[in-house]
Amino acid sequence: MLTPDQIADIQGFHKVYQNLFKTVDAAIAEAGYSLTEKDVLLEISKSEHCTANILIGQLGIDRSYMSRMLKQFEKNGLIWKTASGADSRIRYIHLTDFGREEFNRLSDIQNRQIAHAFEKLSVEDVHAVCSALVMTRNKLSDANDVITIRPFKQSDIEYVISRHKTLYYAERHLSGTFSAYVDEIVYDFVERFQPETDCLNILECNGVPAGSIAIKKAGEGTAQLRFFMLEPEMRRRGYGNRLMEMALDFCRGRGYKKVFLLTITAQVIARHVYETHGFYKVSSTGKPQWGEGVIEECWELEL
Amino acid sequence: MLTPDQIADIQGFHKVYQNLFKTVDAAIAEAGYSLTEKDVLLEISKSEHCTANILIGQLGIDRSYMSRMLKQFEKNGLIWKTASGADSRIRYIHLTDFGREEFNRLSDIQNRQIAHAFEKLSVEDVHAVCSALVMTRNKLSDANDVITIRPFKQSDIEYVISRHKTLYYAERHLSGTFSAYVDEIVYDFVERFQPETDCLNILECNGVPAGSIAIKKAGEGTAQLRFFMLEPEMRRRGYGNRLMEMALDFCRGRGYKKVFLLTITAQVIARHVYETHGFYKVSSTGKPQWGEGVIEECWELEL
DNA sequence: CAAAATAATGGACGCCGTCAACTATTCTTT
DNA sequence: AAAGAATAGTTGACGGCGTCCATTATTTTG
Repeated sequence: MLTPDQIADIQGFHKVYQNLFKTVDAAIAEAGYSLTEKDVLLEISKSEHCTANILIGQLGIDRSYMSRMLKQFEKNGLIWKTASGADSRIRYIHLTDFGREEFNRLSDIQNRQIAHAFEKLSVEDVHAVCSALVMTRNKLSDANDVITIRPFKQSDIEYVISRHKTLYYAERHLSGTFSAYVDEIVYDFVERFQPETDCLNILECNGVPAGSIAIKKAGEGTAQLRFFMLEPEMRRRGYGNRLMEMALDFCRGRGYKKVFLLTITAQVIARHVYETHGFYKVSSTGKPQWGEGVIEECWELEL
Repeated sequence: MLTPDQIADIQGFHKVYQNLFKTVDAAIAEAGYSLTEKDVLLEISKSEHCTANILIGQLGIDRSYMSRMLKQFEKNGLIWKTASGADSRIRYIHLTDFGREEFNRLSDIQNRQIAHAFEKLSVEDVHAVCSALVMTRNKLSDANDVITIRPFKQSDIEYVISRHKTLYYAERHLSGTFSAYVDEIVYDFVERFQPETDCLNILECNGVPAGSIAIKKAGEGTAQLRFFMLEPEMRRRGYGNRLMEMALDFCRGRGYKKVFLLTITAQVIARHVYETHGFYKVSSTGKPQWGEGVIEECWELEL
């Protein structure tokens, strides 16, 4: 239970924090967008297979409001919609070049406002404050987030593909070749999926997909670990290990003797999870077709 | 300058924090008030001499909006207005009993929502998070708040009286006798104010009064330090010492040889400031008329 | 195949908050 | 002391964010 002093602490923080973000909000409004619109643009930009309904679920916005907002976005040339082959009720939403431009402009404005509030702090103070905020976020999230790991559904495929591409691309600046490769291997995986030998698990945070891991039979007694991915905000909180444990348990239950995985050198956090579970690097190969200086590594684990 | 990682940290925090307070906001709305209305009620409750204009300044709300809101409050029996003797344009605003009841109800709702978000955290985690938030608040405030210390104006008198009462009363549960005493000594001080021997300085944070200190001649070569007060959110940040320094500089400049002050035992933070500047306790007297167990202390400093 | 669920749209509406115009009073200036 | 500027507060008009309800088209379910 919180003491009155602690509640006062929190409210004191709340007051100055709200004040800080009031200026951010004002700057966004100045640029011609509401806060909600900015959030919607952010969500659209994150996914290649975004629908109105997904946005409604993730942001908690009214259906009709969303419909009107997207209509407006389309009219203003920020987004365009494509039909889904499978379900003709659904229209996928994509940012146009102009939409991405506008979104970047809004991000810049926001970042500049935040930076302004921090500009008088020393480097050490900035570091201390950021650490404090991350710590707070993690503790609050760990206490309140509802986390589930479940087998994949058809609708997860697009999530896995699009987030895999986006995260790898954004974080490691991989080339377009890599993008096509991801499409190929994921669709291939799903097509040839065998429940007895393969698995693809999705980690959900508060009902929203936030990570994945897969196991695929690669030969007699040998499995390949694939599609290991965590949303940035879920990292360093133990969820990577939980996904990995479940995947390795699956391997042991199916009688695999060896698991290997392919990754690229730059993935520092994932590397730590691999090491924790006993994987060791067996080889590395240059992959210039995926980007300059990209090196693919092969890691193995004897079960 | 902030690094991209640090901006991501802040935005990550922002997202979960906003989500947390979204539920608080929803609960307040459920109770029939908007966030702005809640803030206005809070400000009214804090001061005994609150005016529409003060609220506008402190909360950054539009004049007309405020006018309508207060009209509604009055109609609903939350507040009542009294005329100012000095300026007939001004109407002082006070909470009615019902208004205070409603305000307490809203505070309870808010506190319960906050407590709910923290309830799954361990005692240590709660402590760590609160400390982190206070630290963040202080660093951001120290970097961005505009602090000024200036001689008092006529309009400060009501601030000094009302905050003195409220803070002492709220924090130490002093009796009504104390309240009458404060009225008396402040009005007496102002009436007999002599610029050559006395001073009353106001500390302003972002243009809003947030503390006070006074010096009054008590005898040949002897000054009494009075009305030393800091808003809770301004404490432990060095402003008490700055006020004290200015007051003691004034004393030295005016040729005083000795300064004394009267305080009550419970004032822990102020005591620390006194000690830092070389005051020492010379006597203590029980003051049962101000409340059970209240002990007044006399501290002195030779200049 | 009928009934229920889902994706998306459109109409009506309420409330928060802003802008501009106006009154009454007080302060400033010469 | 009178005119002009500034301040406290009120009122009308209005726009945009967001909600509620009804409706259509499509898919899933029993």
